[in-house]
Amino acid sequence: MTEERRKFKRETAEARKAALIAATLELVAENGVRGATVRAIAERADVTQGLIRHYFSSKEELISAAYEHHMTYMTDLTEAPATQVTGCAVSRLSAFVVASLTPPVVDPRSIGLWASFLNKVQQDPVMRQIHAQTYADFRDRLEALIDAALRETGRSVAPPGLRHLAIACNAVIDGLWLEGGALPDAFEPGELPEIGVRSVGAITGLELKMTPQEKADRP
Amino acid sequence: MTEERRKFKRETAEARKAALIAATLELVAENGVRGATVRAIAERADVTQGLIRHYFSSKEELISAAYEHHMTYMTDLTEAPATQVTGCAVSRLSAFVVASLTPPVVDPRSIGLWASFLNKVQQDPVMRQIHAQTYADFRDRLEALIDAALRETGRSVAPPGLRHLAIACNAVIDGLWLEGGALPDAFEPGELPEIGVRSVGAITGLELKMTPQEKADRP
DNA sequence: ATAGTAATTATGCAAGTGTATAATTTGAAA
DNA sequence: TTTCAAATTATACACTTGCATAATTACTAT
Repeated sequence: MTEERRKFKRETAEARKAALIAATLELVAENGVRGATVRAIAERADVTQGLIRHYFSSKEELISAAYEHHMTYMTDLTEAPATQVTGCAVSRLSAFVVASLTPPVVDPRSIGLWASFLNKVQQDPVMRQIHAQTYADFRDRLEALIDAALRETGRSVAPPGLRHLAIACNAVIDGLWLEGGALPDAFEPGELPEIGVRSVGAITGLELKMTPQEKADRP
Repeated sequence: MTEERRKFKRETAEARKAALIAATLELVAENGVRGATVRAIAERADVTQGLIRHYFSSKEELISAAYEHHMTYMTDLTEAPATQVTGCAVSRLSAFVVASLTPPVVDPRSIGLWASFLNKVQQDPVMRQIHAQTYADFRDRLEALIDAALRETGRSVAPPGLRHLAIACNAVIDGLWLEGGALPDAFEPGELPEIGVRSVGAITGLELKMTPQEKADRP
């Protein structure tokens, strides 16, 4: 019997790129950037390896595209919930913290991706730029929320102090995010957001509370 | 002219293993676990690749040994300063926080190593065990220091609350450690320990201060 | 239906990978 | 000085890697 040539279906460039990026992110999270080989990516995207070259001029380019995609995805994930809250600034801040410490943001896969990309970030200037930008955006949003919440309660802080508050709150969130993702079994469900809200409250001197809705979402 | 065989000098097993582990850690920090190839490690240790097989039965074993070595090194680094402080419990806690947020603990290379090993930690049970143990040790020491400081100031907290305090403080430290290592230029020298001490103080309700000595150490 | 073009597959290659094994050299003991 | 086991180097091999290029196929326009 003769080896038959593989059947295939044509897809739009967008769909194929998206599929390749998704497969790339899965493998990077599992095995690191070097472990995400061209052949493995192609197999997971159900495609032969030659096609990758057709859409991305090199593996490097595919990795960069995947990284950028993931970063904007994470940004969107933490941005949306806080803007949907219509109430006071204090509860918007609280919602932001909770969203940042709840799946799918807190997730072993996300931490794996973060870790795998770090080497590239440390060495490639372009990647470092993306990383620094994303970090700054996140912290700026946090700082704005803290500022608004403080004003709302009649208090105010000078800019340098505000920056330190934002750095500190950002650090708690990052730290909890990290630990929650790296050691998923070390915490009860809902424990992380609760600790996060309480800590941000203590650092800023604000009386933060999780809404009943937020508590209910994590049984 | 004939290619001469390379000259060499015999070393003790300990010295050679140490050199190989050091070379391995350097390369893992730079290029990740997969990037630390047997040949590259041998070259950096100024040895030919066959020798690695002579001391470690596989690359896997060398990687594990390097990981364990690094983890105990980090533990020692954070453990020493707090025990040397003779004063009150509050200042021991403060010293612990400062040591954890100061070079060489805060260092791009350390963060690089942490990130590079994370994949292995997530997949290999043995590595995960080492990681969980190190994390638990660190947090337990932090918890003990917080407990002692609280008692000293006449306050006390029930165990569940104490655990949450330790998790939260640990998170700030981890977060600041991470950010300081990943974005070395984003912070002034001495800014990180200062924010750390202040945040841990706010979370625990303790009046922590950096000693003049500690401030002087980071100009 | 037909032709044509872009999407996709198939194949090949040089360099790099971990590991196994054979060949030498070193340093100390006799 | 000679001997000899252990330390070290050298070589080989099978397999994987990213990339290049040729061969086919599926869909669109005519």
